[in-house]
Amino acid sequence: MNPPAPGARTKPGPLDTASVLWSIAEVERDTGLGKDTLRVWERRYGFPRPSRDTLGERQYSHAQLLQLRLIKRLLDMGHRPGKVVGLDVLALEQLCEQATSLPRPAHAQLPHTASEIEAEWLLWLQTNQFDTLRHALQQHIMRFGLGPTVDQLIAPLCVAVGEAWLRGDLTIYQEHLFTQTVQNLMREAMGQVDSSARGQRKPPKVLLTTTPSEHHQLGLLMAECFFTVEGCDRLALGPRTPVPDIAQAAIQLGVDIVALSFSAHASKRDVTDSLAQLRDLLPEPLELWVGGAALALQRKGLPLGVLCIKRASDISLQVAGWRLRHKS
Amino acid sequence: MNPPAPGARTKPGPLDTASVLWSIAEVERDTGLGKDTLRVWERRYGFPRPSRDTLGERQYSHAQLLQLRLIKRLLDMGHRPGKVVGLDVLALEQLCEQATSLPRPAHAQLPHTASEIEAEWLLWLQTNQFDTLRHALQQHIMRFGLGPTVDQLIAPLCVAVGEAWLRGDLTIYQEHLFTQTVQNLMREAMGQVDSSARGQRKPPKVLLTTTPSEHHQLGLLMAECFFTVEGCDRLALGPRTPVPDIAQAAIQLGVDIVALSFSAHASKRDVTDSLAQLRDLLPEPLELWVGGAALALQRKGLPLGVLCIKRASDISLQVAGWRLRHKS
DNA sequence: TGCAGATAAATGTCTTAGACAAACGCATTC
DNA sequence: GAATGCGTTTGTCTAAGACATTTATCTGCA
Repeated sequence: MNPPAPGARTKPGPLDTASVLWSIAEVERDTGLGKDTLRVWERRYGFPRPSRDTLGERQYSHAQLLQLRLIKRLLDMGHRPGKVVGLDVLALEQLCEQATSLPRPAHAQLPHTASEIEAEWLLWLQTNQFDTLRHALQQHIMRFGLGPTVDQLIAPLCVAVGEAWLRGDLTIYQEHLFTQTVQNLMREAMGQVDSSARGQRKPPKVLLTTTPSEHHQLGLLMAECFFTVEGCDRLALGPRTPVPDIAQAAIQLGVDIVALSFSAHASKRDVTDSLAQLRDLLPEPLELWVGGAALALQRKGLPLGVLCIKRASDISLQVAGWRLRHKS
Repeated sequence: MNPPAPGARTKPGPLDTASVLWSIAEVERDTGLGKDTLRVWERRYGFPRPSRDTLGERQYSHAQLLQLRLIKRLLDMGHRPGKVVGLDVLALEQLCEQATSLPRPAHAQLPHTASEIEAEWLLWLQTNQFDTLRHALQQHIMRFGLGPTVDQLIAPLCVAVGEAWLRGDLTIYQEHLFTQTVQNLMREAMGQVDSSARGQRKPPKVLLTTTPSEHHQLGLLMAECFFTVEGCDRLALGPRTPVPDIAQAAIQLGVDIVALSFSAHASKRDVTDSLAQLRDLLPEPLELWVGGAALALQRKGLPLGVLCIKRASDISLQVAGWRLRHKS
């Protein structure tokens, strides 16, 4: 009765993944592309053109699924459907590599170069040495601090993990375990900062959450880390709060700043609509800060009165600025 | 491009929630009822019959949304659509109260009766005293232990919070903050148990996760608490792992038990299909334990080789049983 | 009375094709 | 450069119909 739910029916004995056929509902869950979109692509671009079962229902092959994942990634990077849906796998992979190899922020202060780090840390993930990863991250926090670790190590590591998953170098469960490990670590570190401050927190009071379509909370936690090291009073709602309820919470809880996070999977429409609606519902002096990998944030067209945080570490600067404006 | 994304378009100035109109995509997100289902109900049962905008697209009223929430809750409790979709709000509310007032597990060992507790703790939530809640829960853990606290306090509190939200006594953001507070608390408590055990963990090695359609991880965390107090070696994947990847993880990580959790919102089809497929993919000696509020678990029809945990505290007993079977 | 099996009703999801608003790219103009 | 206009692209909603699967009810038999 819920949205999806097929499953074992089409897969009587799925011994190897390559021969498995996928229903349209499963493809929607895996790729994030809607059923309507998949059908209309088939009609317009001729891809994906799945085989049909005895009922006439679509059966997507594993190769088609992989290709759709590639396409979704390219779409998240800003490509237009008409330009990439018709291409073959080779061209798609070239486009992907071409894009991922270019933009890499400089990490001057780090002990290693970014690529060296990533290779080493990714190896721990591939060999399931999560305790090793955990200890190394803890040590890094002790040595360089929570803020720099999040900014220069955890954030690029998350990007590297996403790329490794796309390449097939990491399995999904390894990506899940990585996420859980990093999340627990950040929560733990924030707890220590809080207890060392004896629970005393200064303004601004910040509300952190995501919109209902945004499942990812890693970016949100990274942002919360920076608010934490600045000693801010925080209220983390977790992910997926409806927009009117965000506004209600902000007003009733008396916060100074609402902080939202959008991952690269967020659709532009969702981002701009949510921000416009929320900015409209919030009283004037209440600030709305937003960050994340979503493409829509990098372009102009954001509503007035929304502060776009390009990089998580900028939060510290912005908090300082807020305090300057509000010292009285 | 993602599944949903309307939003501000239909709501130019949504100052009070009662006059807001909702698109079909928003109703799907809020209630969990699929677009197709909503349309077919309208065709078959005559409800909900939303108004239309200039395009002819459905605009659901706030009253219809509330009624759909009630219906969804009744469906999760086992009622059939044909019996409840046609009813009016009054009859639905009577059915709801009638069902929620009856079954309440006994809490003989508790200092207060269940209802007293809930009234007191819910009041803290309603007045946004989350620090008070946090401290009280911490003290309860100190006094009675993590296991009894989860079993006799946190679990019934979660149920009470869900009912209070349905009645309108709690807002969504208060429910989110409650969830976050309890989650952080349980994680923290597990961390303390681990560190007091000097990181040494005994068999069985347990993998914890949910299927992709299951977003709720509170039940999973409660289960993890019981595995923790038993000193088990745990691997928490977090929520929403695809079934084949759960099997892959279980095999490659060499776990003894896979533990799944299904909330009341899980569809029966999803539960049985996932369990059948997973049991098929897992080697024989690897055990599959499953628990949660999902109705499908209470009926027969579960695949062979799946252990259904009726109550979270039973985990301790089952772990003891496993160790008896595997002492060598 | 209780349990197994057949029949009938109920129910969610997939199918088809068409329509249209919002967003986007691009050329033109100030 | 920045802003305006226009054609194209693109996702989502609409409709009714079909059908597999599940649930409920009835029947027969022990």
